[in-house]
Amino acid sequence: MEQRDRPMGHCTRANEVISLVGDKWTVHIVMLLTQGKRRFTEIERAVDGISRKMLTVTLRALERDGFVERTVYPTVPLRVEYCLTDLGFEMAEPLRALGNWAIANQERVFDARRRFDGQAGETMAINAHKERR
Amino acid sequence: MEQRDRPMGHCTRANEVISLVGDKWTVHIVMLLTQGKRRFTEIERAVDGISRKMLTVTLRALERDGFVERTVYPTVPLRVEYCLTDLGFEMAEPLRALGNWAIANQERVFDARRRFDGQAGETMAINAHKERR
DNA sequence: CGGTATCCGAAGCGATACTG
DNA sequence: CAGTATCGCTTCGGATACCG
Repeated sequence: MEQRDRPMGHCTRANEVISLVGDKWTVHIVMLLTQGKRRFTEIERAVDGISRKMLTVTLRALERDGFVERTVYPTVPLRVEYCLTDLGFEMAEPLRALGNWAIANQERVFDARRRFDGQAGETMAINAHKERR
Repeated sequence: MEQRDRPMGHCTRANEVISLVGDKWTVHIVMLLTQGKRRFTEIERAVDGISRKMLTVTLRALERDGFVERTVYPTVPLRVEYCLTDLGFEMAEPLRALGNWAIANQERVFDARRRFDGQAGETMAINAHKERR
């Protein structure tokens, strides 16, 4: 809507793509599909905790952006397979790099988090709205 | 709250970190801070469209996770500077890689998106009745 | 200058029920 | 099997007003 033609326009675009992978399930699904094609129910079972609705929504978003290809086999019963496109595999690389970094450094992050939360209740009263997990 | 000890625990953790960078403003701010420390208002002006509230919230989250360090100079008027920590700079690398990929390939993504949206009502029998406006 | 507090609409997401 | 439709709760995020 309010797109000024600033030199950062491409950053806004980039952020859109990154926002996609920032949601709750996309990374899980993309990483699963790097291992090969999967059927709807296979993904549902592999990605623990995902609801049918969110699986559909997430897969549609990935399909729309060209990361995932959906193939329907009109057998009985129905059979639908999802696999990464070339674009999907390419994006999976930097995504995996970020994921690996996150896995490798989670302790440092959670240490910092505990430290921050620990001294938060003493001097200031800013928390109470950030206690999520 | 309900963290099951599944073998995918580390994926869940990784996803938490990735979720942080997936929000609307984090990437912009982190990338800005890779260029050096910035004052609150400097960030506000550099990251176009961000509200005061979201700037505060995002910076707090980054500080909590140990990516950003906040330094207060009790001068008059007040002066607060934000800079990346070592952890922040380390994370910025894979993050930049993902961002660069997104910038380099945005056209492919938006092409796919237009293609998907274009044929949404034509060939597929899935919708057929949902195109009501 | 650098925040915090509150209100509120929008979006995310799960639960449930129904369909081809 | 592989979805779609609807509901309702929760979180996100902008607008506004106030504070040390």
